Parts: sequence; C-alpha cells; structure tokens
Amino acid sequence: MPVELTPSQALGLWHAVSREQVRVDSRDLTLRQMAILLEIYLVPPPHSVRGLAATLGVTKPVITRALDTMGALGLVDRVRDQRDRRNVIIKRTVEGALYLEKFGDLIINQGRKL
Amino acid sequence: MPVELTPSQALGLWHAVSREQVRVDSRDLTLRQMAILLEIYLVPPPHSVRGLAATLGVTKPVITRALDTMGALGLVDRVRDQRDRRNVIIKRTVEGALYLEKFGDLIINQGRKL
DNA sequence: TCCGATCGTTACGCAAGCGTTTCTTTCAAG
DNA sequence: CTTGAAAGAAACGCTTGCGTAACGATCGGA
Repeated sequence: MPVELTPSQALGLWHAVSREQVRVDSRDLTLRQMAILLEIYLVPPPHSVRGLAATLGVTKPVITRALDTMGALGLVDRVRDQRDRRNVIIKRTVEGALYLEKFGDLIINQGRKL
Repeated sequence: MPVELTPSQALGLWHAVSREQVRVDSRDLTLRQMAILLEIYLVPPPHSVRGLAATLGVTKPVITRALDTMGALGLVDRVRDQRDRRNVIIKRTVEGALYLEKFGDLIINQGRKL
C-alpha cells in the first residue's frame, strides 16, 4: 500500500512535523538517533550494534553513543547475548514505544492538515 | 487535500526517509535546523530572526547559529533590511532550493515503497 | 591450549550546539 | 538631541556528538 505524495505535500509534511516536534519536545534527537530508534522499533529483532551500523552506513561508536544517550532517556535498553557473550542485544522499552506512538500520531495529524 | 496515513505508514515513512538521509548525506542537519530551513523555503517571505524564533518557540541565538551553519553550507543567505537596518532578511539560495528538492524526492520515493 | 578474528566499548582531541547574558547598531517617540 | 526599546550578533562556559584509534572480552578453529 504505497503512499503517493506531491512534492508540496512531501515537504509540507516534513515541515509541519519538524516544526511541531521542535516546539513540543526539548529532547532534540539527532537524525541519526531517530533513524536508529525507528530501526529498532520497526524492524524485527534481534538488533546488534554492528547490524545497525551496517544498515545505516555509520561506524560502531556512533551506534554505541546513540544507545548511551537514548538509554539514559529510557528509550532503549541493552542486554548481553548469553549465547555469544561478545554480542549485545538491543531491547525495546515501554517508554520508547510510547514515544514513537506519540510521534506517529503527530505525523498523522499533521498529514491530515495539509 | 489531506494526507491520510496509518500509524504504520507514518512511522514507516519517517523511518525510511531518516535511514536514507543518514546513509546519503554527511551533512547532519539537526531537527531544529531542518525545521528552520523548511520554514524559510515553504512559508512566503520575508523571514526574520525574531520571526523564526517565535514560530519555532526557540531563542534568537538558536536561529542566529543555525543561520551561521546553514549559511556556511550555502543553504541560506542573509541581507540587511534597508528600510529598517536593525532587521536581517533571510534569503533563499539556489543551492538550498536544490537541497530541499532532492529531499522532497526522497520522501516521495520512500512513500511509494511503503 | 593457543591465537587470530570479532564484538562492543572506551579514550582522545576536536567541532558544534546549547542557554544565558551582554553588546552594538538602529530606530522612533518625546 | 536624548533616551529607551528593539533586533541581531557575539561572548561565555558547558555539554554532546564526531572520527579515528586502541582496548578488553569472547569466540572458534588449528
């Protein structure tokens, strides 16, 4: 089920959502952090640091730092993989799910207003 | 002409666009910078520092700094208002228009893939 | 038991954004 | 003129993210 947008709608939607998000949320997640967060919540687990790094085309420390920050905000969690203890499994949290749910509502509502 | 999105489509669109933007563009504009840039290009001029600050609910230095950064990238320009020389008028640039045009295409293409 | 490879983290110096405060220029009302 | 307000920029110290390089822990095959 594709979404067909005109150029005006596409940029208008991004504009409205960005503006409202800036107005509402003092937590200013970077584009990278947001991309990581969405990857974790929208793609089936498990998620690893190296996997996210490869998917987004960034280095591993970028992922580690983003997880540090978002972990402190309660948006994600990390657990050692007991089957291969070199790995870290990235976990979703209730707070993170709520955060994205609210963000999705913002997108939907701004889309309706276009 | 509203845009009707399901929660899955809304977050899926943001996810896909963020991911591709991270992969493609090393210029990592913050959400605030992006909101300012879109405001300048989508809302009829003239634009002033104080006006943008009020619209986005941030302080003036935030706007000044964002304009410094995006000005250095060639995405916006600043000109003194000759009618009231206290004001600065923020101008669009060809490069900025191209940047947003490409970004709009990215949104449209990712929307189609949902 | 090694020992090289892999995974995630940490350390380093640097660049950029933040909020608050202060400054400079300019305007306009008295 | 003088003076108070307004607009934008600059200064301050701080925090956070960056890329690169090095590190410790862990695995798995020789």
